[in-house]
Amino acid sequence: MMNIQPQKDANHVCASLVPIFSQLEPKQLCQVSNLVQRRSYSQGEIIALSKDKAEHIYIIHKGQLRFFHESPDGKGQTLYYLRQGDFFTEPGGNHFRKFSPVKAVALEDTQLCLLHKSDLKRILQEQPDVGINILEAILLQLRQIETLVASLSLRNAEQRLAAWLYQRMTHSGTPVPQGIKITVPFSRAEIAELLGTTQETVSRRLSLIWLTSIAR
Amino acid sequence: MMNIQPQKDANHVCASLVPIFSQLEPKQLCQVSNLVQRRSYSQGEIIALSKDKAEHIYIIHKGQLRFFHESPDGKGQTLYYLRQGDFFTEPGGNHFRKFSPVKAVALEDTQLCLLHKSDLKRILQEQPDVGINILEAILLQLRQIETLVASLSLRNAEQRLAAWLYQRMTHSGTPVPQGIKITVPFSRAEIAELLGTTQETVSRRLSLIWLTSIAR
DNA sequence: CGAACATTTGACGGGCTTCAAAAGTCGTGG
DNA sequence: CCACGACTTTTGAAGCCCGTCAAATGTTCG
Repeated sequence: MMNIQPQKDANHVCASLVPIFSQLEPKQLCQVSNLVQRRSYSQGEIIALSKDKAEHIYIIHKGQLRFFHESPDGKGQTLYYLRQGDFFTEPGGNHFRKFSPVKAVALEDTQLCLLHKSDLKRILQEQPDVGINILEAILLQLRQIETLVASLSLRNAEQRLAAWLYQRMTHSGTPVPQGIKITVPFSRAEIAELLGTTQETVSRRLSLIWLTSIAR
Repeated sequence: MMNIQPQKDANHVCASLVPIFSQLEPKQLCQVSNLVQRRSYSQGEIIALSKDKAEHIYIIHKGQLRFFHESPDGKGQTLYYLRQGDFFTEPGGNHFRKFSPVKAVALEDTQLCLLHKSDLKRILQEQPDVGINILEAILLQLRQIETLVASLSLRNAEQRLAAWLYQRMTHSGTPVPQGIKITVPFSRAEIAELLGTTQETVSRRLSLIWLTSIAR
């Protein structure tokens, strides 16, 4: 808001943060940046993915979003957390009608860049690598959520919790003398909504895992 | 096997069946067709999605596949059924290691067309619409599987079954040029593996739904 | 018919949710 | 520094949905 730097510089930073545009040259990044709209959301704000948004790709320039489903009685199921540099979009046409509504909530103050799909098409023409990048990124999301399906269906709460801890250990654990340290920036309730269970069950199963592991 | 028609004609049919190539002109379709490899699978054959396949896009030229996860004790969870004209692929790099293995089984004798991602990149350059088509198609898969996650987590068996029946009722058969009828086999066991439950539960809940509905 | 398979129905047990209360954690202000 | 309230976490108890095992009934096809 206070930033009155030249438009081009600020925009340049925006697109360069985004992995899917990593193959673009500075000049191209600049072109992209001039195409995007910006939107800001404050912490806690709900971003309903709806009809008018199907025409854009949404890139997270700053902040963090949690995507989730909600049941009529208020229980939530987290699908993913997306951060700076990640992107998301909706299927075009009227396909969105087929599916139950996904919601997103801003966990911090968040800025999104909106790129119209018709503009994306032009970028694809100049730099097909961008298309491959987008494809690969969505495929990762797809595999991740497929794994969640299998997990919910084929494993009990303790197995899901153990698998989740293990995954966090391997991907973001730091080795310490006692073993491997994982910092879990999630409350019991948040873990529960990731794993499709309740806070009480997470608490109980976690205490069992304490017993069989060496240190907490 | 008996078909000894000129290569180009047969290939032409192949690519033209595929929605993601719908914007290509006949000449381009022909070019695409010359790039693809073919593979055949007989009914019941397992197509393990693995490392060496990450470099291709797989297009179903003929037949039907069921994608699923399997637990150590043999219970299965169906992710989707894919048919003629659908496509699938694996994330490149070493990302596949992060996820539990998805398997696919051929429900009929099936032919796949393999298109290398580097070739796809060239096609994208000439016809960026193809990129958009692929994006849209995967987004639909993503939303579909997200809905399954929510369903497994937030609904009980009866609600999942009812929702599935309703969905089949509203847009059951998708009419295809050739008049391919959806003969996806739906025994109680298969419904169970779609909805993440058991045959017995499907049978029981179904009989309850009979009572409250008008006719079977 | 009879065998192989699919579906229904019964009975039981266990994991999980739900409701509820106790114990722990944290920040604020007297 | 401690007390207090708000919140999170733990623990308890009860009940139910659903998975499992098993047997009976229905269906299909040679």
